[in-house]
Amino acid sequence: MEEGDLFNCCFSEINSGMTMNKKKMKKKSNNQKRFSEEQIKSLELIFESETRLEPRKKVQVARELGLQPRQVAIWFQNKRARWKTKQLEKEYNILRSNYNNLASQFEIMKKEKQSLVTELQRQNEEMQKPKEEKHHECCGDQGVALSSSTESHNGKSEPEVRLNQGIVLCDDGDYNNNIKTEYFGFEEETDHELMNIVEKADDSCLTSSENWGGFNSDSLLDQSSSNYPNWWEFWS
DNA sequence: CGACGTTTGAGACTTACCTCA
DNA sequence: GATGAGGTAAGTCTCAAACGT
Repeated sequence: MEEGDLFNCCFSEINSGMTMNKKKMKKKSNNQKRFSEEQIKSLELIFESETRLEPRKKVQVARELGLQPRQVAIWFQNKRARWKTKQLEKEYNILRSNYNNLASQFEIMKKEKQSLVTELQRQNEEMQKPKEEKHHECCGDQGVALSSSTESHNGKSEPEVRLNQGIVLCDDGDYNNNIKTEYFGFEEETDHELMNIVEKADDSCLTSSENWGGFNSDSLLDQSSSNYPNWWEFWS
């Protein structure tokens, strides 16, 4: 019989003595509390294939390792509990790295979106220019030099508006459209449609970083405003 | 290098709950 | 349906070993 076995015999006797004072029992068991390497190795091996033991198997394992069935049962209980904790830790780490990846992707997309919005606004302003010019034509705004009616190229008398930029607009719908078509490559209706799109986009969440995606991303990702440097630390 | 305090890992226990005969 | 035995998960206690000072 090996040293460990000898211990286990004594230990088992001590443990099985339910009437024995708890403190006394623990004090006696201090001599060699831990299972031998061999015993642990065998238990680990069994645990790998089955995390629960049938009562019969438990008795068999206990006999083979020179332990009490109760010791084997407790070992498996503890093993399951601690294994579960480790698994949770692993899952938590996976989730955390996934979250980090998503957060960085989100930041990239946010920047991309911002540059797109800026570009959209720039384009929008470009679009507004001809409109403003049209407005000047109607209202005789400052900076617009009005000349008297002139003979047009087709001989008709037309009101002529000479802009500071040197672009000449006439109060002739067709002519106006022609100019627009010439300068911008689309007709009034197309123009209107595009402006609608731009205006809609301007009103929508696209221009508001707070509303983008229907939720306030900043509140989720702006960790500086939180009491916890990282949200997951809430659980730690 | 030994003494001492702290941390960690593991065996055992307690309690509450569930299943089954 | 009530009951007791047996099992489990979760939480806790305890202590040896490892580690840092």
